[in-house]
Amino acid sequence: MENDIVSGKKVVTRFAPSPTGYLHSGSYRTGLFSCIFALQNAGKFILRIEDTDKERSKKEYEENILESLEWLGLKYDAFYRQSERTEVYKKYIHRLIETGHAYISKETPVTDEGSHSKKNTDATLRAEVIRFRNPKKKVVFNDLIRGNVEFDTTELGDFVIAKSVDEAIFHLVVIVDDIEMGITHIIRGEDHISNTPRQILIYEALGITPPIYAHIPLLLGKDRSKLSKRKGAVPVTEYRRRGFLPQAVVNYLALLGWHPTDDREIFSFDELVKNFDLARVQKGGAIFDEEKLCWYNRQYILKLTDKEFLELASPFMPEWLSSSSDISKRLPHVLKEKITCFADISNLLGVSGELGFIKSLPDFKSEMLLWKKDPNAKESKIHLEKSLEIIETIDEKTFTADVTKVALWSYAETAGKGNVLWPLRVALTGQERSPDPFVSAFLIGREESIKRLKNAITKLS
RNA sequence: GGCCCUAUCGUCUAAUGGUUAGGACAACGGGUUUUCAAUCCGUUAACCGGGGUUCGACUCCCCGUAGGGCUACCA
Repeated sequence: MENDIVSGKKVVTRFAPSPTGYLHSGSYRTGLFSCIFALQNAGKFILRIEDTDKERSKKEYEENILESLEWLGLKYDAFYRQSERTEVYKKYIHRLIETGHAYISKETPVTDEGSHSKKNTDATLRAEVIRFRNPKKKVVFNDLIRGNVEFDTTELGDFVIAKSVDEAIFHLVVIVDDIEMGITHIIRGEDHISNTPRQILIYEALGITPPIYAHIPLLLGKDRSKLSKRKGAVPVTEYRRRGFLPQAVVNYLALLGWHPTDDREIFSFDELVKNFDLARVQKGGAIFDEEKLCWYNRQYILKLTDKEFLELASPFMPEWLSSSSDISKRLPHVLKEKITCFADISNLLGVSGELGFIKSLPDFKSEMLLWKKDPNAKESKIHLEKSLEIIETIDEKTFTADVTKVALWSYAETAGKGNVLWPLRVALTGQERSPDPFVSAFLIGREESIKRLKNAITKLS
């Protein structure tokens, strides 16, 4: 790679997904590495939609790819769609036929060992195709991540490169595009490693030096098999829907398979561009671990200011914004520590959620008001009455969690924190799990707090 | 089956011939706390096996084993 940079040849990388399914993390990460590499070398990054398979390609999937890249901040310098480039491929098909490197074949390919007997009988029934005349030799290429990889292409036989003189397939179109687009570094998934020798063969037939290859290890599912669209890998956009932060997803994925020289784990996109090193990319596949993704997301959520948080969270709590904007301003602080992703908010604020008490007080039994199931209901009642008395002295305008805490604290300390604060919590929230009573009171407001306290006192009478 | 790739805690990984094999997630325990969470501190946990090479191997070589990928007129 250094030679190219030294010789002044501009680095050009590409991401070439096929729109045959939603974009998943594994594909995205390959694109991410590709893009970062281009950025590091002041090069160009190209997005190429490989939609030559008309049967399986769908517009919906292409749109999903575009949405994913935009959400996760991958910017490309050029965009191509293979379905719009058939004329270019035709030129190459003809060129290969004219130079004797490819031929029109109606028959089964000539293989040294007639190993594919079943397929052969099928093939004879099919229409004519274009086959590459395989020189059957050893091919060696130097992979940036794996070093020298050697293949014997003999057993590949005369493989198909086009369905007809008009319709090229994968092995050819990839090469044609990579040549035409001036790709210098092909950074792609390891699943393509065994496609590489036959592609190199075509480069040689064309008299063109192949680009530099870097085969990224695969992202694996829990069962250790490759993440694939067919097996229902989670689309990247699903994480958007669930309210993950793009920077968390990017950060996590970049560190799956790559690691800096030190123990640092948090990287922004720009910092990745500064620190990433293709040569340090892992050789083995990595299991996608959603728990660690969640941890990353929490790290980034905790960094958000209340304002930023509210902005990002608002799509997940629309009804709270329209009704009382006051409450929505009080919520961020509480929500931030409780959620992993924004989608958790609706559960938290829902009727049976931890913050469900804000909208309406759940029905609860009077025994719940007693701290540590203390049978002495009288005391709890006295504490509640005293708490009510104190809260009533606080002015509406200064009714915040801090002020309430200060007002109640000394009493709580002398009477026993549990004795005072537990009944207060339950009275205000009707729940055993909730934010602390001061925050809870703040969330529902002075008036409602007083109302609920009175209600609880009646319950104990 | 054939070809190719890979191999350190459960997971992601550090280590490039000499370390008490380090970090993070998870798990577990504890501090803090009125509950839960958050946070802080700590604990458990790994070099796939066998041969070499070497004064010395997680590190280099070979052989196994295991996992994965490819094996289409898909990409």
